[in-house]
Amino acid sequence: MLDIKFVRENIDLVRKKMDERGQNINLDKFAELDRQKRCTLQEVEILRSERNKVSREIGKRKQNKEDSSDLIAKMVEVSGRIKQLDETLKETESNLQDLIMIIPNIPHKSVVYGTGEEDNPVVRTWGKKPEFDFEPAPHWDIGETLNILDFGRGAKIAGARFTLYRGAGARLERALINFMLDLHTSEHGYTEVLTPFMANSQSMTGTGQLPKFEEDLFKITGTDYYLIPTAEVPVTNIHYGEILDEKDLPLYYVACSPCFRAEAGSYGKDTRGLIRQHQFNKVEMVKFSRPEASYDELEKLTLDAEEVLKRLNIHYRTVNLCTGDLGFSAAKTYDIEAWLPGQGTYREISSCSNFEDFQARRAGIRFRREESSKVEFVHTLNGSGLAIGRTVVAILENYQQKDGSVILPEALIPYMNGVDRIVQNK
RNA sequence: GGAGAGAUGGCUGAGCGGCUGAAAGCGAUCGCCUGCUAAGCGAUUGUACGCCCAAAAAGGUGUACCGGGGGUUCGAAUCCCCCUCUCUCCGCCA
Repeated sequence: MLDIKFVRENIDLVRKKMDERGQNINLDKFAELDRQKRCTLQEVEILRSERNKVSREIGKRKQNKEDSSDLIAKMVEVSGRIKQLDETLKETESNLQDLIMIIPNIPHKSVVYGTGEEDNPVVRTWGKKPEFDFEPAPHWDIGETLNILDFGRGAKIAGARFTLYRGAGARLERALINFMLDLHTSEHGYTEVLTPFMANSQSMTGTGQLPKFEEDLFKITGTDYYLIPTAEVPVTNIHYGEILDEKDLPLYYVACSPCFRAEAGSYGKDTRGLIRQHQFNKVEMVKFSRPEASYDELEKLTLDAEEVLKRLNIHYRTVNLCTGDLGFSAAKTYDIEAWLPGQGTYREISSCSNFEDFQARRAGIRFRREESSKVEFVHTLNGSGLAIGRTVVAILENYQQKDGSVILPEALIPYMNGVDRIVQNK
């Protein structure tokens, strides 16, 4: 969430930024609730102060065996009034909270104005499109022909948007996970963590999934648990409510987890293949940084993610999400889009974001400066490194051969037990 | 699932319903002392929000916070109820 004080003092700027995002936020209501809250707060605090003072006096009198029934009678009244005001205050605060929690982050100044993904400027591209002397197939055809992806059986077991991987397909998924985790831990300095795959509502609120996006989540009935939509949730909340030492920053974590997404409102979109699933694996990198370093960290994080595609020799481009395409909690996001020849398009395979202090404020993640001893919110960042299912898609489509087989990128062969090509194997 | 014990500041750990934001110790910071280190002495040592002052910082002042929520009371860390988590024993279990 945004700093309430900041919103109060920069309400016109915030309004402008929300417009750029295409968000309609009732900031007049915010101003009114905020004013109301502080007004009531002052009133109730004056009464409390009086009560504290008089109560002490009553205590003294009692010690001296003096009568204090007059004071007590007066305080009964004051306490009643306090209780009344407390209720008003709670109501106002809760309304204010509801509002501030659904205000998205303010885009960074390097984020350009735009209304949708077609406005995202391309920052760089790497590699080039592979050439084929045949019509490249989409991965769902390749996967089914090779008998490594079974969409029908996935649907039978669970439903639409679930897939059964088989044989070399399952092995490829596992190889990619290990390859990526090894790269990030041994070469990029991340600490590997394995988290719970469910998280409570507090954690979901901390990273921004709740309260606004509950319909995108799977909730476990009868509990406060949600299936995580990304490892960002458990990993960022590792430090929920903590005050970190400046000397420990930046912290780098990497985790692989399944991700569960309800995909509400995406009916009819990407219905074929692995692109949009209710469950997929993803290697996620998360950083906790000093504020002044977070944008350098974002650049490094993005390059860490890009390195995976370089090693796999897959052509990609990196785009800087415009104001209209930016996610709720992010101040700036780079999407990495891999080239998918079977579909003749670039598709997002990683999303790397700086949330600045937006999540840290919600989750109470702060740090203490060495010299000043002041506590400040950290900046949190995260990025996919990469989405595993979509990487499988990229490999199948980019490395497909005329005979229907798929050769494997060199970097993966050690992780595939020496296998360098996937051939049909019924 | 059954029985019991517990949750207090950076940590350890006290705390008869009023003078406790919280003893004591440790740690940390600053100062003194010392050729250096250690020891010793002194001081300081939470967070959030509001208000005052102010360009800002600093400062002043008030309120809240002793796992979370509710209640009793003029007054709650302290009494009562509910919840969460941790630990011990029993049962079950990958």
